[in-house]
Amino acid sequence: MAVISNGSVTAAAADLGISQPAASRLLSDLTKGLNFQLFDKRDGRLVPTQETRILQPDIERVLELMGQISDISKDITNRQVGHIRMACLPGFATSHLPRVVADFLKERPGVRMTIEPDRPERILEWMIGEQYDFGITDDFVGHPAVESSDLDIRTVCVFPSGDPLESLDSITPRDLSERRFIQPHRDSAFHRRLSRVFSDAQVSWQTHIEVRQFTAACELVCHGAGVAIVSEFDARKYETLGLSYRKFAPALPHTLSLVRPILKKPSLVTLEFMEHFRESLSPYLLNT
Amino acid sequence: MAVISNGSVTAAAADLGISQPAASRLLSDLTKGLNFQLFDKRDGRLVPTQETRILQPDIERVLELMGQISDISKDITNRQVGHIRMACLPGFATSHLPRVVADFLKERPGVRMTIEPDRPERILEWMIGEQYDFGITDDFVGHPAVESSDLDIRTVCVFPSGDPLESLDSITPRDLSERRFIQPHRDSAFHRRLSRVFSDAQVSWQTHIEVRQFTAACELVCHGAGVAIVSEFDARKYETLGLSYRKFAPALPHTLSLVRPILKKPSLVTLEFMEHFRESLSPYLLNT
DNA sequence: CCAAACTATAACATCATGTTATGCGAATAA
DNA sequence: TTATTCGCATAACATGATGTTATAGTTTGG
Repeated sequence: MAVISNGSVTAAAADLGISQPAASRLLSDLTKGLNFQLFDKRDGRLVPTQETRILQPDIERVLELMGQISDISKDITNRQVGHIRMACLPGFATSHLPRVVADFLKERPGVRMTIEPDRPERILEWMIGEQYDFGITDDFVGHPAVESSDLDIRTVCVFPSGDPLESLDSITPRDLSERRFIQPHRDSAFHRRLSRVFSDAQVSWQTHIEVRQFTAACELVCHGAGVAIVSEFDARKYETLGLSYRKFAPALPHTLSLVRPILKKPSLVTLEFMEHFRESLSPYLLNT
Repeated sequence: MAVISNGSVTAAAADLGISQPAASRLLSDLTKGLNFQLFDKRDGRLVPTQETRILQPDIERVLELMGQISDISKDITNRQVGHIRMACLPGFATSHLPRVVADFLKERPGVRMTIEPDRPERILEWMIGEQYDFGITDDFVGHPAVESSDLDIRTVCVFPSGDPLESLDSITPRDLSERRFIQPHRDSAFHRRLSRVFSDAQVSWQTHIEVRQFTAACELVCHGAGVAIVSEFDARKYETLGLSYRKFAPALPHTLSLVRPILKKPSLVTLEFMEHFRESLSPYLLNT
């Protein structure tokens, strides 16, 4: 093809970055293997035979495809292609994740992503079954087939704007003793931790409403149903919607777990996205 | 691809007909060049990574196309593909050639053929201009850019069936002295040769009708317009249509020329077809 | 006829790719 | 647990493909 497009062996050799004799012999070797002439000599130059012209379009296609393959593999090393299948808690799918994902995909036109929100137990199953590349869950207790890394998210106390609590710098269980309290779900680890904190402070909390999600809690607080302890980034989202928040003391983490199947090797993009996601949460991490 | 489809390096090596270490190192060399893993080890076996799966369809396509190329080049050496552009006298295009071509193409599904019938001068132009691969013409006088080989076709005397001439074994000019004679065109070499024969025999021939083509002459003879000297294979075609023919003495050749551009290298199929065509005429050749 | 351009060949260097021999780790059976 | 088997990786080496430089033969154009 180089000889055809460059018009001579000498030019082809230059184009290919090899010496003229090298090109010359490559050509003669190829001809030997084919049992028919590839070029005719004509006025000292080489012109493709009819046979060669028959093969030409197919060969061009192969070269083009090989170029494509080379491009794709470059994209792979640049983490520009791939498919990430992730599972997450329903809260994430609607609040924090979309921005992170959009941000990540903006620079990576070839990367596809599947996001499946569900309950933690289901997420765990998916990890064990290797149906997903990674997941975001909480209350993760460990499993031999799952690799996990925890993130301690800062939590704050949220209350309606204008509430007297606003005058405080940080809020303690004692400050909430008379308040209607919107609690996390009783099965959750966060519930247990919170109740421990209250009992340590010898403050009894009124069982009032139990919700699974921080966003639901925020909504309820918005509507004056009481106060709640939620993750800081949920709280921040509701700041413009009539909520205020203050630091809660003692600092109480809400522990998220980034999980992935331990045996399944993560793709390069997946690793990169996990790192990207972790960083997106760094402003909200509890610095122990 | 061999590793993927065979499930293991060992099996792939066997499939490729190389040793296992060779396959093993081919794989590691390829990986080195790509900067990302192609396979993961899993229970001692190799499973393709997500990255590899992305490349897989393109690679399959390349391999398939390369197989095609190999097939085509095999077809080329077997003279199974190609394009023959030929020019011929109008008489051939309708009478002898179709069968020869059909016969030739029957065994060669990939070969295409273009047949262009025209006058000899035009055919000559096409040869010089290298627009056709070869041509069949007559009255060819030679040209530096054209290579030619002559074929002397046997000619016979045709007359309507039942004519007294049928009793003769061979016909001489003298036998035709009183006959209306359908002559070849006065510009043709055959005309000159024929008139020479008649004058040598001191037989004057009546100028009656002049035609360019043997088939036209045969048609005229059919309709009782006279007798004619035509090529044997034209005569034979009219045997069932009311004509008889006998040897003409002295044996007079009708000289056809197979011509082709001298500089343009003929394709393998073209050479083969020319040979095929020559053979198709061998039963009609004048054995000097 | 000479100079320039192009191709082919020779002689040699180097690297990719093949070989055999062997070791290592994981799965399997005793 | 231990021995065995299986699959892969590595070492050491052979060889052919592919590169190099040097050089000679052809053809073209002035």
